[in-house]
Amino acid sequence: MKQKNIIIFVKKIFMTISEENYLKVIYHLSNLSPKGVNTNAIAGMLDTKASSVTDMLKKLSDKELVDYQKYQGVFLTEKGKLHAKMIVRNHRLWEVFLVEKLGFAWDEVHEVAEELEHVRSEKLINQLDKFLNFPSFDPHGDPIPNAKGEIPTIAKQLLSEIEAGESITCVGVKDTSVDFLKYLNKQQISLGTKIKILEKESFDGTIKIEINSNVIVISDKIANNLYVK
Amino acid sequence: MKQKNIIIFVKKIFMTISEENYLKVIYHLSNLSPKGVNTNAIAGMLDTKASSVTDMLKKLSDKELVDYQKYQGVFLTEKGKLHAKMIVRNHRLWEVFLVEKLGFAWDEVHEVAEELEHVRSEKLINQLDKFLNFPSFDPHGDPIPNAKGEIPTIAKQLLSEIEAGESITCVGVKDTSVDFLKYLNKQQISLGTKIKILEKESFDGTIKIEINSNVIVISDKIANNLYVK
DNA sequence: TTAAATTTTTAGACAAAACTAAAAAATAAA
DNA sequence: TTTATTTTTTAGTTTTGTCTAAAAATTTAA
Ligand SMILES: [Mn+2]
Ligand SMILES: [Mn+2]
Ligand SMILES: [Mn+2]
Ligand SMILES: [Mn+2]
Repeated sequence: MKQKNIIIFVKKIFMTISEENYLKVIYHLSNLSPKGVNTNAIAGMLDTKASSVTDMLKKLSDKELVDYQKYQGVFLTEKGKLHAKMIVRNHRLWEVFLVEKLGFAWDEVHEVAEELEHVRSEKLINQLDKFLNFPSFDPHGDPIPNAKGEIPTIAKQLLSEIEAGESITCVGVKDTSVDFLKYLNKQQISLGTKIKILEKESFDGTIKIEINSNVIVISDKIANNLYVK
Repeated sequence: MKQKNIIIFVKKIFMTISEENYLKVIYHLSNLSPKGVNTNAIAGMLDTKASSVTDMLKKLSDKELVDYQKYQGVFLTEKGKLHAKMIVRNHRLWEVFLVEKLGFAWDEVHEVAEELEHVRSEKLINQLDKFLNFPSFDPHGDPIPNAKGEIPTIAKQLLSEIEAGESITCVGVKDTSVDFLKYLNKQQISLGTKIKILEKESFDGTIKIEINSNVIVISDKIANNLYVK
């Protein structure tokens, strides 16, 4: 029996920048809380009020981008998830462009990428992807969804989970704030930096490490925000 | 007597995308009608209504970006002119990027550049400028203002003004519409193309020209929209 | 299991940017 | 110089996305 071709027509929905930002935040939060994303959590991330979030959730629900029932938290639909992943794709590809081609530091790109991610052109983003040689990870080590929405994976652990004596490589940051990235700059830690764990202090969680033959001590806060392999 | 240094503090004004689009249109129109830009002309360019334009002119006037007195047409202030030139700079640099780096055709770039031009980052645009080797002209032959707002000039004439027998080079288009650019593609005319004027028909203004050893006839409409040198 | 605290939603208002319809001013024609 | 036409402005709405304040539902604590 012959397999029939299935053609899915995905109607191009027009989305405002605000709608896209909500969708992206819901996407990021739903990875952390898989039993529905709270109104307040969204409000916190977008620096807005819970009442504004409720309004927007109704709008996104009308467009079938989210499953929303009041007081029950919100979920992305497949359509919503794909759209969110495309915004993340845009964001991270632009971050790569800014670092690799325009000489930005990894702590300078996020804000600009927040604007560039909303430029609507499939050709633009796919050609940019090609121009950058189809990168798999952005300047902070986060995976870049491909044109189909598939997300590359990498085995990684937090530095805090590694035993003393091991030698590992920095492959990403969990906290991508400017302050944390600038701290890492000061300590000469960047993606690809080789780190040797010398000693773990169980009392307060500080860790003594060696980087480029320098020995430094980092706090548990740092160790809980650095991904290594 | 010693020259004193004059420091001008230009307060960074926040502008919406809509305000920037109005400013850009007023800038382009004021080059054509130096005795004040009409409300209707602006409305036509932005595909909106005259009443909306009046509203916006008041807003731009409050921000001191335009000189506006009702019924008298509108002028850009120095501040408004500089801001408009920066938007044009953004637009044209992005067009160069799309053609030179991402392989877009010259008839595909305008729409995308209309969005990219509004991304707010001085560093972004200046680094892009550098990355592109400080180009002076965009893919349609239009001049790109530098970071100070200075605009390169080039001696150019319309093809219609050239006498029979002359050999010239295409350096720009007056009409930048997709339809016109696609017509030029079909006739194998692009920036840098060498053209020899064989014969001018005074009755209807058609011109017989030679391009890459092909002889074709073009209408006066075409000849009035091609810049040559 | 009732009371208190927290979270979420509703109701009503506001600013930005657009629109329609009508009034006012400027220009062109008779 | 009147009258007619065109241009521009005003007045009053609409939509989007936000807000505050108050009500309703849910969760936590007693
Ligand atoms: Mn980012
Ligand atoms: Mn990133
Ligand atoms: Mn253009
Ligand atoms: Mn152009």
